[in-house]
Amino acid sequence: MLSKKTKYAFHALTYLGKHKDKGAILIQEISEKHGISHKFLENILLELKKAGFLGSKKGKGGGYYLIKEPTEIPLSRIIRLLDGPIALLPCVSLNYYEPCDECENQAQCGLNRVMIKVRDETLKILEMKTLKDILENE
Amino acid sequence: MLSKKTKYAFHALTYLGKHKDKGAILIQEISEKHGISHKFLENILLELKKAGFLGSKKGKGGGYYLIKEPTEIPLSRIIRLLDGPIALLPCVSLNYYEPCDECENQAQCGLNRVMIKVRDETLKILEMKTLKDILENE
DNA sequence: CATTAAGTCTATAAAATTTGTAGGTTTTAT
DNA sequence: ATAAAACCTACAAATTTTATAGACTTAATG
Repeated sequence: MLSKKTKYAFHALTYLGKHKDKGAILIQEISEKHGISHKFLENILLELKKAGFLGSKKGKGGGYYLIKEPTEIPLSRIIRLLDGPIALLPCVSLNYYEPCDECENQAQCGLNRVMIKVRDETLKILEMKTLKDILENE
Repeated sequence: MLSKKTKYAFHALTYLGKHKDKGAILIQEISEKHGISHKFLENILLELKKAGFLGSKKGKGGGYYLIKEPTEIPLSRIIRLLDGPIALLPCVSLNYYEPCDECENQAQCGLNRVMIKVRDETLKILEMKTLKDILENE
């Protein structure tokens, strides 16, 4: 399941995408519209900024805005940023790989192969679908 | 990510599948071979029993054993039993459906449709693959 | 029929993770 | 100079996951 953090991130991105023409948008505006705690959202937007999706302007009249085209923001990147691995097992994760501590031998772990399949099919979708698709569906 | 509970369940099922001919097998034997806390595994095996995958025998000489064919134990059922929903959003879960509290309107939630796709592709694999496939891979 | 070895059950504790908060700092428009 | 906004770090609260405790039931066996 996606964490609240990730869901909030999508809400914020969607909101910013919808109001792209309006320049910098206040954290407060987003947090109020979506019933998200201001401070919590602050952290999330900051992460999205550091990851290169958002720009910001400080001081009076400041706020956040998209600096990437919605088509250039695949869902997979947002999920990975806020939630971590997409794979169901660490030993199968592309971005957060770790050997499973339970299995002594990964090559002959029965789950491994199946979970690679699941990962690949999931990524096919989450890497192809972008913020643009979400915006269009709304 | 799958929880430890689910991973332990798969290890136990695999072990029981491998030693199907040996009759009832002690919790302790499984917990030792896989480095799982005895008591923790106990709870897991009990759940698997209540769900109809395992049988057990009490008292001296007792233990657990598979009562379903490995081909009749899809991975999806084990994951759902121990971990809960497979879907990435509650509003898209087949077995644990709940409306998302963040979205007022699910029909026009942009994520909804994508996550239905992810769910379906994931389930295609996890419902088709069974304990048998895991046993064969080991 | 007493003993011992096993699973059953319920409750609780510990650890880890996620979610949320506090409060000061920096930047900028006016 | 002031006020409004993002930035940053640390911490606190809540929730979930993982693990433990201990009493109860059942069955085999000498």
